[in-house]
Amino acid sequence: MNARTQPRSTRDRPAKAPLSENAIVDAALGIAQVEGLEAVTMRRIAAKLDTGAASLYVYVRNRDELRRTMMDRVAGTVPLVTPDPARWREQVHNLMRGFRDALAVYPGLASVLQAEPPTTENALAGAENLFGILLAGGIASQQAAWAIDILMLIVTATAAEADVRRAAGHITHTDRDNAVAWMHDTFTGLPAERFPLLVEHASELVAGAGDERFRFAVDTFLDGLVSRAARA
Amino acid sequence: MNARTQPRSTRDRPAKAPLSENAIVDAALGIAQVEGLEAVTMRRIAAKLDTGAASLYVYVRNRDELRRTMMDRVAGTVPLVTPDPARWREQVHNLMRGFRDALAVYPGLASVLQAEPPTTENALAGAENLFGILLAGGIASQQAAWAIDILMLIVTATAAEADVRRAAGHITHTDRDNAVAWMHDTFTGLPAERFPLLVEHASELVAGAGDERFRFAVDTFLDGLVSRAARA
DNA sequence: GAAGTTAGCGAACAACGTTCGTGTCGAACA
DNA sequence: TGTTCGACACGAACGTTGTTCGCTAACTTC
Repeated sequence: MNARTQPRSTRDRPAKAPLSENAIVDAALGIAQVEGLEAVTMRRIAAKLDTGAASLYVYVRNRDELRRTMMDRVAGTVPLVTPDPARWREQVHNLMRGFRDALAVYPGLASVLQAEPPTTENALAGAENLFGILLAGGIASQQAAWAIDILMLIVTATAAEADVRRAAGHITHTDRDNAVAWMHDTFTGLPAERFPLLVEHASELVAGAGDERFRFAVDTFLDGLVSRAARA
Repeated sequence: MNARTQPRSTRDRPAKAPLSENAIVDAALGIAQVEGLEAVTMRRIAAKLDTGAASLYVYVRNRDELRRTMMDRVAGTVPLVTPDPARWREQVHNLMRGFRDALAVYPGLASVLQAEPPTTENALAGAENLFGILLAGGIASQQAAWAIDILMLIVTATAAEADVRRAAGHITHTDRDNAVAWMHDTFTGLPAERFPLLVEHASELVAGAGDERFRFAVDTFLDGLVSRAARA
């Protein structure tokens, strides 16, 4: 601790973990998990790594690429399955739920997927797996190819919507009931002469937890695929 | 043009249209139409109205509210229909296409819809109309209520995806073919041992124009609804 | 020990949304 | 007709954001 000239550079300190893309992505995901993707600024990441924002640009091209890398890391945690014709529908649901759960851990991350079609390793692996399951289910390849987009879209959008609900009230557990109650009031409070159906069916519009609505969306779409397969 | 003290205030100029929320929204939509929503900054709007950014805040609470207002204005241009049980499926398609076309005029605007569930006048009118058509089609009210979300989600996400394709190459007509060719090459260029299906079915993955894929998504989902209605 | 490559980082730049205080206009009032 | 007043407009500024530029300092290699 002698205080003379003392450059006291980075390297003096006790075994600070060296910077790397992985360390940066870790830090970014850590912040996203607790405070949401909005809080993940370059300066914030740098602060968590005890450095300056400029240092990050050695390992990361820019913010968008970092977000893509974060997304890919998360996509890699989704458990894949080997397609089984006997249980294909259940397998689709499991895979979709896997993506949904993974996205739910990092509020706001789903918006990265909304911004552009993912072409990263782990995301493609998920698509490949989904493709295989659909083919195992007897869906024609052209329909299956298109269905991938739609199903992924449902996951992403549902996750993003859940984020909004979380951010809107940013309280905890009972918050969900409040949000639902608030939306219900919004619908019932509408002028009945202009929005008769929305007013009358307000409770059905807000019915169902996120999981139930999600399952309905996937199931209905799969029913449509099967129905088309049977007709052709 | 005498140049003495000459305050030369705003009011001198030839009949400059007075500021108002409508004028602001018009200007904002004008910019969005040509340069995309990203280019719509408060300063840019102000410049177009020959004023300063600060002046806008008299008529608009903040940027997000302005975007919501823009969204609502656009939603108001979608032609609604009176539900007819005999033609309900066609009517759903027309309504959906109406929203899609409206969003396509303003690149990037779809992301506003993705950010949060719309509760504005015209958006609600669209939901009300869609609800009515589905009920006319014999869909159970609970299923119809949930279907509104999914169908709107398909429109929004499809429009957003189209925006990305436009922004990615930001060239004009033949650009679409290039983008498709590029994606096709991306899939065929993948390692075949890890992504066999994506490589093999590359042409099916990129097949179909936006319209065709959009119609497939809506049709398949409606088939699923009908199939469920028949089963119950 | 000297030279060369590279990581780290403070400072700065441009652009954003938003706010504050001041000025200036048109109109109402005496 | 002269004065006051309230609403509107706007320049300047603040606090953020992502990103870039050079300089410093360290490690590696002769």
